[in-house]
Amino acid sequence: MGLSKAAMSGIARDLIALGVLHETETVQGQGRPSILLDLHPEGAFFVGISLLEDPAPLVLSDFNGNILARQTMPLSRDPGVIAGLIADALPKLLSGRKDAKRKLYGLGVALSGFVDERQANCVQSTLLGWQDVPLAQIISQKCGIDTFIENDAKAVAVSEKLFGSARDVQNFSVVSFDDGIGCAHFIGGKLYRGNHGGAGEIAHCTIEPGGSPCRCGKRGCLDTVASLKAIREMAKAEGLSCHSIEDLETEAARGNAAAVRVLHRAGNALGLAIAHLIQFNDPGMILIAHVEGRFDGLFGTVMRQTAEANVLPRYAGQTPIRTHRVDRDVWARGAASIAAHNFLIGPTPN
Amino acid sequence: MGLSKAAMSGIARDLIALGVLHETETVQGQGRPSILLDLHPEGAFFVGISLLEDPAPLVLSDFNGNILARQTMPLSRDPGVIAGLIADALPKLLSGRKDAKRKLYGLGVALSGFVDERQANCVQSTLLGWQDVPLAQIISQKCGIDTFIENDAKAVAVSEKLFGSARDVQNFSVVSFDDGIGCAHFIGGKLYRGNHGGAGEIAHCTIEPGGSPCRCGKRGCLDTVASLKAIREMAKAEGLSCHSIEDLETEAARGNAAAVRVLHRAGNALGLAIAHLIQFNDPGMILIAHVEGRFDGLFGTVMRQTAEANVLPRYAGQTPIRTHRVDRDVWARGAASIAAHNFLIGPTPN
DNA sequence: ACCATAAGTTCAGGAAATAAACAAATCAAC
DNA sequence: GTTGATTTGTTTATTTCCTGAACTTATGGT
Repeated sequence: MGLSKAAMSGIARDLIALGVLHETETVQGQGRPSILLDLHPEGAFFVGISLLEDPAPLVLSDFNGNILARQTMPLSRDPGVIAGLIADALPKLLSGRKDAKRKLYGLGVALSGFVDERQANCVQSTLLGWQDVPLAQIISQKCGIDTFIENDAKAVAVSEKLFGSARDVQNFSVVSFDDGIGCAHFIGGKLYRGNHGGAGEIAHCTIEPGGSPCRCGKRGCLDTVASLKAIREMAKAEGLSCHSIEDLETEAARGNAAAVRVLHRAGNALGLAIAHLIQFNDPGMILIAHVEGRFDGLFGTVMRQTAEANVLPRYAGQTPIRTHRVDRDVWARGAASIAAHNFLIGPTPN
Repeated sequence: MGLSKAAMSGIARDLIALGVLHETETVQGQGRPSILLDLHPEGAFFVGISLLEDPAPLVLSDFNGNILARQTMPLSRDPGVIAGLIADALPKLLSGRKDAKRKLYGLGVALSGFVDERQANCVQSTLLGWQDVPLAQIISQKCGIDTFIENDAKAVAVSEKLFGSARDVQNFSVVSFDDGIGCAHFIGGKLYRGNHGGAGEIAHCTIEPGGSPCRCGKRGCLDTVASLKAIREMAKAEGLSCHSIEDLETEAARGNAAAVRVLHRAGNALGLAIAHLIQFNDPGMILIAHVEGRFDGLFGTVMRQTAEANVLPRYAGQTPIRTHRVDRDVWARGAASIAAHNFLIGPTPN
């Protein structure tokens, strides 16, 4: 942070007194051992909500990203109704934790769509049918808590940066692999949202020119070949009875040519998109977060091979591609981390 | 900058006294008019050198990016020889400008290859046959001037941000279109170099899977289809006698099917790469800097159409794609701006 | 037991930002 | 014209906060 030893000493003392930091382990070396500091788990609490599924999950998260409680509420497309449902669900979520109630410093919402850079307004969401909805304001007025909203993939990226495996990586991209494909970039240690909030929308990059029509209006989007939904549909079109990647992998291992074809085509598309990501942005890590599916079979192998084969040979293998199976709570946890990030760092300047 | 009126007042006064800033025009409005400040052209001078051609151009630039003098020197692959040649060329370049000699605050070098984040070492350059060459140190020792080196496209991007049409754009990408294709990103107002210095290397993204072999070892790289060199070679392969884009455009306008084919293929490839750039990074502007060629004919039209057709329809037309014909001095001017940037902003922290 | 090494604290001195009052320059309205 | 509103830009006392240097603490090595 460019501060002297003395300044850090004072700031750390204050933050420990505030209950935000606490001393963890000591590290031995030459000389007096260092005492490591970390966020105090009970220093602050946040609520995260995912509007990606029905019923919508709500989680209570501590300052280390641990989930302390979990609730669900029905999904609605009406912002006012959503705010009311959240307000109703909060007491149950916080019940029995009076410190959490007192130190509840923020609320985050993850949704599919575009969000403005103030993380306050939903500019557009096809899934929710929204256009310029000031969701953060509506919720914070109803619930009396600082509220921030964010795109699903970007929320997961922030979560990985704050609490996950990307803590020490300055530049990385998260690919969220589910029914649809999302992506978000961290650049220079900060979330990069793009000039219109569209950075990372790799789902609709053209990966098979002239390929299958996409719901976006174009053809050959990555989403039409590599998403879970696309894989299911390709399997169906091939006349296969199985739907999930797991089943397809089993079939492929048995030598079913149609299953091999589907997994190859999907893995190839995703691998090419990741290769482009590496060539364009040279991230320090690519993290694929998937709720379902497997990346240790043919699909994953083809994906990795294609990714390696389509970057400058000099760079092949230089960018770690990690796959990370996550539970259904990623989105809600990601949402909570958006609130935590705003509490920690504050709103972005400019 | 997050500073109070009073603080700005004092800082501005000091900088004007130092000769770095000066008052330019006054702007009328309600109340007392504002006095705009700008860098004083004669507040600082920089030298820029391009190692991209033989003979290598050297320019003397003022603090507004204007070129005051120009020299050339033979190109060498030996860092020590280069340092010596620069030291020899400097007196001529500065002759007759004693203020420039006194206020020469930096020297920049543009080259084709990878540079580390301290802008001091050339990690690798195929063109120059280098591997981990501490060029900045070698030159600064010989010449006694603070020296910084940078990749060619990244240098042009910094130049556009400091002095060109991207002054007020926080997020943009520059595509340098020449014998080869280069690219660099500004993100959040800062040059983003990537984790290995490879951000923006779009030349070797696979744009025609299974296409022509590339000197990098892969196939179907953008460089094999859309660069000036590739266009010349495709024209030759089509049996056309003309080489330049200008001639091909003339032929295409006359109805020459082969010329149309070549321009279509190249424009399509560049357009698709730009579409990917928009989908992945959502920049506020894309600036194509070209020394030769034309973008107002078939080639440019196909490029723009393909770019528009391959981004999310919602975003089509939202990202300005500007083409900008530049003279041969861009690289040297860009190099000078790297030195200016380091004088203005200082080295990147972290 | 002693020294070297590094972590962490204390405190005086100083650099730099702020707030608030003030001065200056224009426009709009009467 | 004159007056008042409005906004820019400056001044100065005050406050905040950082640094440097000396000091204390805790460990490993010899």
